[in-house]
Amino acid sequence: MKYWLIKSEPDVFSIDDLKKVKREAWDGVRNYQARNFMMKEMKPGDLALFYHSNAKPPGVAGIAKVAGETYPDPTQFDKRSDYYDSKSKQDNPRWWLVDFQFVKKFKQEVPLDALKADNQLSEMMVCQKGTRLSITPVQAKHYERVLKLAGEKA
DNA sequence: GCCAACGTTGGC
DNA sequence: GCCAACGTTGGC
Repeated sequence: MKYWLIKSEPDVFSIDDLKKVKREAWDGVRNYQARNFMMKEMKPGDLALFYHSNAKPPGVAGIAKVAGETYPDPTQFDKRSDYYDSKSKQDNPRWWLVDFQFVKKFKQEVPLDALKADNQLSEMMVCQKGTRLSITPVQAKHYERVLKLAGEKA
């Protein structure tokens, strides 16, 4: 089993929204690296830290779980969607996604500051300067450390 | 295939 | 609102 960190802007879709809807298609990812993680490496049951970007403060807000297999992102074929991609073919879709399922919301969010300040997490990708990738792999030891900082049991 | 211009992300 | 980082696009 692998661990991940997924970013979302809470103004658009927050951990509370995920809690409400229980399960959500992670659509709109238009970055090849992030797509490749979903397409080739994520497996149902993998756990992800749910990170609030562009928030005050930004930080990890809870946990989500990969809820199913990879499938083509339907928004790429929807002309009215912001994520429409005219170059993607029905018989050879360019963009793929997975669904995420709500697992838990931290009682106490772990702000980016705290991640950066923790010497055990200095190698975590989200702590590195200039990491804009919306989906990143997370090492098990880092995942467990973040849970600990949140005051949660692993 | 190079690279300048441009767009987006996301912390601050 | 600013701007650094960096991915993408398109002219050549």
